[in-house]
Amino acid sequence: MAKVLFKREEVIEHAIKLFGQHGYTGTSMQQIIEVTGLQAGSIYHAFGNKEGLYKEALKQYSDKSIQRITRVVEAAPNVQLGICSALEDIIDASMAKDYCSCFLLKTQIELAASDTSEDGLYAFSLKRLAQTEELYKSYLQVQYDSEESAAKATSIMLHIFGLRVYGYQKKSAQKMRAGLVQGLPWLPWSNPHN
Amino acid sequence: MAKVLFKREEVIEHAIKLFGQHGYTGTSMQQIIEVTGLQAGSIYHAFGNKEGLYKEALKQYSDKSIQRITRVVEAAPNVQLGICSALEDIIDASMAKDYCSCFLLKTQIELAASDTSEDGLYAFSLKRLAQTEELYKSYLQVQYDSEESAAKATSIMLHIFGLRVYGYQKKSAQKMRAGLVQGLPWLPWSNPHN
DNA sequence: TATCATTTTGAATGTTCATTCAAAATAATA
DNA sequence: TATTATTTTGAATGAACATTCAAAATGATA
Repeated sequence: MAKVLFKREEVIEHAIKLFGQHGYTGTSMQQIIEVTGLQAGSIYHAFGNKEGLYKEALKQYSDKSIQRITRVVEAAPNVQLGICSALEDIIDASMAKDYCSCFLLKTQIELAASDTSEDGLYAFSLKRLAQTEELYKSYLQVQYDSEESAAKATSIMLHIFGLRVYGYQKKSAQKMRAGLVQGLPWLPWSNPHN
Repeated sequence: MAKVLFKREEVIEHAIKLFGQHGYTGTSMQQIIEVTGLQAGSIYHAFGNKEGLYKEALKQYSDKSIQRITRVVEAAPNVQLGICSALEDIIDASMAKDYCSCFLLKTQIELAASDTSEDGLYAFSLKRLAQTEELYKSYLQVQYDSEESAAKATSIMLHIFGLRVYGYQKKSAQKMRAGLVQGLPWLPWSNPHN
């Protein structure tokens, strides 16, 4: 049997970048073909169709995204400092020249009205974002009771979504940091003047 | 000269609904033609092209949006209670069956990577959202100094963006209320048990 | 080497897209 | 009523879209 000539993960990374920048309807399969160097037939053979490719992109993005939070929080001296690092990570990401928010958030917003399938792209994004909140809640339960952990996790998610949108404003990093200190005063923010 | 047969504002309202639900690339001019009942030529005569129609939709939406905040805040006994009402208004909106976040926010997210024009749709959305923050800051300056007003206004915007995204989760109204009480404890939230 | 399941090629398909424009209809004005 | 500026009609245009498929290439296995 013929060998697969391309690296699946690399093709998906290209798809994440394109879909993440221009959205589902805003990205054409022609663009995918151009940046990956593959032929139309190869992509359809490997991923079925546009939706199939998008879904794999979504999976790969969200897996890495959740892994990243886990890594950052668990590398920190304690949970609270870890959460601060994870949030500062989001601010740092917003300073990139080609910043494009969060792929899951963008998918949710773009496809909410059209993709009503129970295991479609919208439902998948919603689920993964809910899992992220669960992850934060589980970290918080080391220190707080269940109810307070839930409220604080929701508050963190509101701030994450807020940062993901607010980040489009240029030179907003300092404002966002001040906003986090205002809205999440129970976290151990380091003084930027030290 | 021939009389204009359609009501411009109503056509734009249809455009706001369609563009707001499915986005710029996700909405076709054919859909606009179907819901408005106009002919292709009439729409192009009146609005130039798709972008022109979208821009008028954005203008009309953002005008009403800022008017609404003004009305709600100024109808309240004081600024802080008014801001609470404006935020609860956003939670209420998220409970609608066909909830589709905020048209300005969606435009910003969809077009950030492709529309780099200085007076394009993306730049316009960004500007109007910045104006909203300025509006909140101006209300807060009745009570707080300039620096604190700015930080609190940013915190409010982070929460607004957060709510606009979080609202896609079904049955999230109570969680969002708890999140606001957590993140904006300096506002006079009413006890829901009274 | 011959067989065969698999992958790759890339032109072709049919649909949908935004947009145009000559012609017809309209109504204010002369 | 005749003129004229404006609006409406709706079929036509060409580009871009996602997707298909028969044929060719590939390489593991017999």
